Amino acid sequence: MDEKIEIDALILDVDYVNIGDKSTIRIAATGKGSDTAFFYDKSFSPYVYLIPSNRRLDAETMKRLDLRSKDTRIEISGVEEKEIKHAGRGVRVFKISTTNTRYVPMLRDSLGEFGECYEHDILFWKRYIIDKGISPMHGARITAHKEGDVFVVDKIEKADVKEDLTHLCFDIETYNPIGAPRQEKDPVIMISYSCNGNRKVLTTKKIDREFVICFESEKEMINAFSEVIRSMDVDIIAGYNSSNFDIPYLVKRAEVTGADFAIGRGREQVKMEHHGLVEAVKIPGRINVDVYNVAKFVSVVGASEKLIRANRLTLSEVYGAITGDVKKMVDRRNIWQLWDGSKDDLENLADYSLADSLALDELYKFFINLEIEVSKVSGTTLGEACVSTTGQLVEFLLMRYAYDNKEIVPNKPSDSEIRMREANPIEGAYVKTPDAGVYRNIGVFDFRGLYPSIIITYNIDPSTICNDESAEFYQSPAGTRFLKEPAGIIPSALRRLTGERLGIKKAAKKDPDNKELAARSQALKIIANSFYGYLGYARSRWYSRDCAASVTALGRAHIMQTIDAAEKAGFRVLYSDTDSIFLLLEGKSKEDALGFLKKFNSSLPESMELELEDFYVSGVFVGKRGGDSGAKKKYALLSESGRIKIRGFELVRRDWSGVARETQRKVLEAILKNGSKDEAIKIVKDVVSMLRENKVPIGDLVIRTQLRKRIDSYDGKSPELAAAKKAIEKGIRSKDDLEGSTINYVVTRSGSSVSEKAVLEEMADNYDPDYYIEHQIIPATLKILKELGVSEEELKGRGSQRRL
DNA sequence: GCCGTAGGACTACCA
DNA sequence: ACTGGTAGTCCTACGGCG
Repeated sequence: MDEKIEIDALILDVDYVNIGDKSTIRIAATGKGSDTAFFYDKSFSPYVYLIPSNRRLDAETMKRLDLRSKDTRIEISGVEEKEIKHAGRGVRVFKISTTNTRYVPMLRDSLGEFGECYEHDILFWKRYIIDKGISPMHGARITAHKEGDVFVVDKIEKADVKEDLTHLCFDIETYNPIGAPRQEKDPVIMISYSCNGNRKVLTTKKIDREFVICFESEKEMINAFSEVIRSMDVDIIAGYNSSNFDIPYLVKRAEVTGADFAIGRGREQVKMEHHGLVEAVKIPGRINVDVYNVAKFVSVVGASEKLIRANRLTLSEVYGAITGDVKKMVDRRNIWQLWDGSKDDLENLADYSLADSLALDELYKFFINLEIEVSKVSGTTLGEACVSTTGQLVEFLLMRYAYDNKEIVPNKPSDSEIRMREANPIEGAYVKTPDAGVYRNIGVFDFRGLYPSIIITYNIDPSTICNDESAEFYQSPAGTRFLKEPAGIIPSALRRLTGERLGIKKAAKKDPDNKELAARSQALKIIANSFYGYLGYARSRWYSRDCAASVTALGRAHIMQTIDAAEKAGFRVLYSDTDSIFLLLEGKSKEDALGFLKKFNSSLPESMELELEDFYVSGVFVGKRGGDSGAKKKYALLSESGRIKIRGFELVRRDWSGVARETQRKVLEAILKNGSKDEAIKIVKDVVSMLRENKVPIGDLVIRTQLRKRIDSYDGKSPELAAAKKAIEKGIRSKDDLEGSTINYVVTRSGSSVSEKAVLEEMADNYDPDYYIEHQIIPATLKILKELGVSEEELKGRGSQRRL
């Protein structure tokens, strides 16, 4: 008999399987009081929209069409005529359904002669959650019955579900005495994991540690690990760079050794897919979280605020940035030696392996709340959110809005269209040139979320652009007009996001320790701030040059009006970049500045507000290296609490040596905190003589620069490229190893050009003091000291004219 | 052949 | 593979000089 069930569950994953020739949605859901299970929805079919070019075409004719692609007859299971919004007006469309996803691209091609095809490239599982209105991480109420062994969905609707997910963090070690690990030959020697308080290291040697479990063979070790995942009923599997390394490696080793690595639910195999540029690992019925991807996302998107600040995104660096602790480290190249080494070495290795999993567990806990909220805000699965760019998240959110608003989703642009868009960039923000100098008493104000509030205020959306004189419209300085009514989906989506964020921030004030609220606020901010970029993104479905250009034009107009008002109020505006102004208080008080702020805000549209960022006791702007004007995007400010805020200076750039950065930091501090020119000069002179006397450790001289292209595709020479090539020639590192990576190099004495002198840190046994003095220390510090009237000669001291 | 410089390629930063 | 604005490095090419 039919067994009816109804559960409230979180949705871990949505995909589809073909049953016969019918593509059938499959949902992996986990709910209270029930095991995680697959649910099949047989009632949902793939479809596309057709905007017919011939108005006499009707649904009956469409149904009878015999569409073919080569030898295949395309199955059409339904045709429905509908009214839908397209580019701001209503159009008649056919919704053409089929039985199998493989017919969808064929439909797109063969429908070309009847009109324009839309929504043909929306993945089936995304189509499903959009149409059903479910957000996987919010959860759903599923009503289902059992057919044989499987659950079949009768009804699914959105719900708000609280449910804890079980996660497992893991890490593997491989035995690779020569170079990088080779999947076919080099065995996995250890698998460590941390799950629900269980911490273990699985390995194939006897090691005297209570957390170590020893197996006869690599095969048995992998089998046991698979069994852990199944028996713990793990929902989320987290690794560090595991999508590119650990998981593919284990898959291959299982193949080589005959082990069982079927870690999906129902013993399904892991699938590897491309997702844009990143590798996405899919584990059926579970969620793969590569914490490295997440860290990269956060460091790119949320960098400005406190979140993380690490030079490199290795596990240990990110761990250090988050916890302030130092993780137990082993040089990856020495792992095989420890494995072949003494009892102590083996114990060390096991400790290290476990430490990696535990560190990963910390990172996981730090990042996962944000990632869950990102999934909720954009309405996608957690696994998808973890491999998505902000552009993809915004796009998905807008597709949901479009569906709810009965609007057709615009198609992706063609390659030629993309090239055309890229060849026509828009004018961006305004940046005021500062006057170089040291200043006291500065007030900094900025517009929070300037671009989102402009989009909302002026109803900026591709569909609201109008040319009609009679309608009510806003006009941007770029000349584009936007209807005041009705709200476009982009402004209305943004209005909802910012409105929600306001509420969250209020709630967070009352509950400051609530991590979920903080994460949600962060997620809302990240996504809201990406809308403008998405409007101007060449691959965007909602690209609009006029909209993007209007956003920046209005941004420029608002900030210039702000500068104007501040000057009229008697302030000197030292600097301004995009959405901020720096006021010199001079004879005026903080209260005067706040008074101006209040008065000015009352003149602004309701959704825009200039806010106090902070007051600073002193600040430095420097001149440009070449000319005499001040440098933009470079300044240092000392707040009243003693904190120094530094932007753009060499010391925040990783492609400058540690000595130069550290010296610059000390000089800035001396000037901002003590106003002491002499102290600053002494700092520089001391470092210069340390360099001359060869007393500076090589590690402080390392310059890091990323090779962002393939090694062969560079036109010219550069030090980092030359250093990399030397290492490849000597066989110390491989091309694969270095491409895309950050090159750590040192400038040595041998050679004439900088490129000739540059070698990898690990190959460097000397350094060129002249280079570090002339090209690192002096340029980094002189530009600051110049503002105090210090000359180059004063800095170098005796011995600087050695060339004569 | 040496010098200085203009311009291109490139990277990493700010918002 | 969300945008544009910006500084600064190193390299190459080029013109002037002798």
